[in-house]
Amino acid sequence: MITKTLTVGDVARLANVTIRTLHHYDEIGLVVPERSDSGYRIYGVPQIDRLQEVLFFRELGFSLKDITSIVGEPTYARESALIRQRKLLEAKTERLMAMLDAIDRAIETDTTGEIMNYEEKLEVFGDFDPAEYEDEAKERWGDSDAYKQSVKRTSQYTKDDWLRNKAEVSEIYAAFMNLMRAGIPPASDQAAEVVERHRAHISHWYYDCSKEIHAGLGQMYVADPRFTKNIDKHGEGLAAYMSDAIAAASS
Amino acid sequence: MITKTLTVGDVARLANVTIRTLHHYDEIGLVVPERSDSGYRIYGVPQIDRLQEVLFFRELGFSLKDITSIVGEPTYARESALIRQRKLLEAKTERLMAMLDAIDRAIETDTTGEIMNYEEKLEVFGDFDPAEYEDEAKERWGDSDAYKQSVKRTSQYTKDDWLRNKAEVSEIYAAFMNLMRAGIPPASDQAAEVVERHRAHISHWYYDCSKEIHAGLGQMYVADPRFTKNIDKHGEGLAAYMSDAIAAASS
DNA sequence: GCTACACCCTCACGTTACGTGAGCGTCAAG
DNA sequence: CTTGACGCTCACGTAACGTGAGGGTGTAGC
Repeated sequence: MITKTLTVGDVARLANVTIRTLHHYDEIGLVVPERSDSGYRIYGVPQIDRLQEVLFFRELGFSLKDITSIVGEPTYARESALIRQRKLLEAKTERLMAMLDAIDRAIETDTTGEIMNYEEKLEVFGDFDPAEYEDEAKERWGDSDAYKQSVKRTSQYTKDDWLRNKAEVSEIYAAFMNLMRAGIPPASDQAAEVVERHRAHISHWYYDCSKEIHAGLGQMYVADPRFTKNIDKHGEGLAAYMSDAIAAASS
Repeated sequence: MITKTLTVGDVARLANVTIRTLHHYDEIGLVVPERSDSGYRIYGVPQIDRLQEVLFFRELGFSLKDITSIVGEPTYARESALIRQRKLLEAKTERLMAMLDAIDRAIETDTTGEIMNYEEKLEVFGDFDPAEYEDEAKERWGDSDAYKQSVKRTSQYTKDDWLRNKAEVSEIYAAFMNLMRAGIPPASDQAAEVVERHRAHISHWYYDCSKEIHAGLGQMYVADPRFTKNIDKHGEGLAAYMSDAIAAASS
């Protein structure tokens, strides 16, 4: 019986890691290969399997220490680890998005020559804004008219503008919340009025928002967790209520 | 003239950092305070200002080394740094999202008792799938019917199912690409036929997808960069074409 | 058999942004 | 003058390797 044996270099190329990494995993006992007479590391099938599992969990962001206690464990133990890790990653993602948001604002103020101080930055920080994904969007649909318009307008706003903008949004959200708490259905005249204010707001600050585009936005409010989350910060269920109201108003 | 002077502890509490952090910034010359006769660190207004700026950039994920060369620089130099940093963060965010995706799959296979090996995981990995944001979505709109349906169905799929699913999607995307490359307009009968196949696919694998819901999805394909990106992986401009085709078919 | 040359080995220090004591001085209150 | 809170300076530890230094091993070609 011939067993496939590989040397460090082979494994490194196969698994797309450096030799040092394999040395390290050997050192900490994570993936310990056999040795040849001359002391060369020899990787057999079991070691390769183990390495692949290790790399899989590493890819998911687990620490090597955690991986040590995970690999070889039964399914149920791994599952809870996965779930914990997911929460962690979710938090990281959110943090990164907030950072992106903050950077956009910083860039914006730099270009408009305004200077926000630390508190002013915090003031606007953490709030939702379509400008959040500007650069990302620019690469993908940078030639859409609505998008161009939005960039052109937003690029000229001063800090005061943004604060006014924010105040307006807060007011609209508050209006929706009031209706919702009062038990007034989304498909009512009162809701329709706020819907219209919302659409006007977008048209004023970002781009011409037709009823059709508005309807599309409304769908995204519940379909895209990013939107849902940001809106629901202002009140539980707000995104769903707004979505319904916008849908009702446009039909 | 009385100048406000603060000691390390004061500053640490104010800025919400540890004393060690301030020591460190002093050591590397990032924020160097004055000293009292007895050697105590004394922070004046200029140092506090500088510290705030440092912390701001730290919040944005810059390394201390980079911050060293950024603080105190004129606006234009900072802007390019901000833009570079933004790209970096964007990449990180994408990576995290891919990790979330992979974790979801791993959890899924663990719970359904299937075991995917490394290659099988990679095989499905990196492809777009509505299940991507399941947990996230669960918290937000876990009681939507379409969502419940989707979870119920997807939770029972085996690895083979996912691969078939993936093959089907690839085929549909390829069909759209062919039409697009052939210069056939999105608002044509041929495109409409593929649109219908797409809708049927979603209805079959995830949830009952009405024409209305499908129209909403189509809008998201260009409105949400995450969707756009994932779809455009299969071909530049595919998302936009699909979006147009779906819009044309539903009007 | 000898020489390249590619490949392997083991130290062991460097990296980032601090955390965490150890051992010891300083200051204001009682 | 003690006491406790606070400050100081080393200096090693952390995570996951990167990066040489200095020195064996294996084999292909002459």
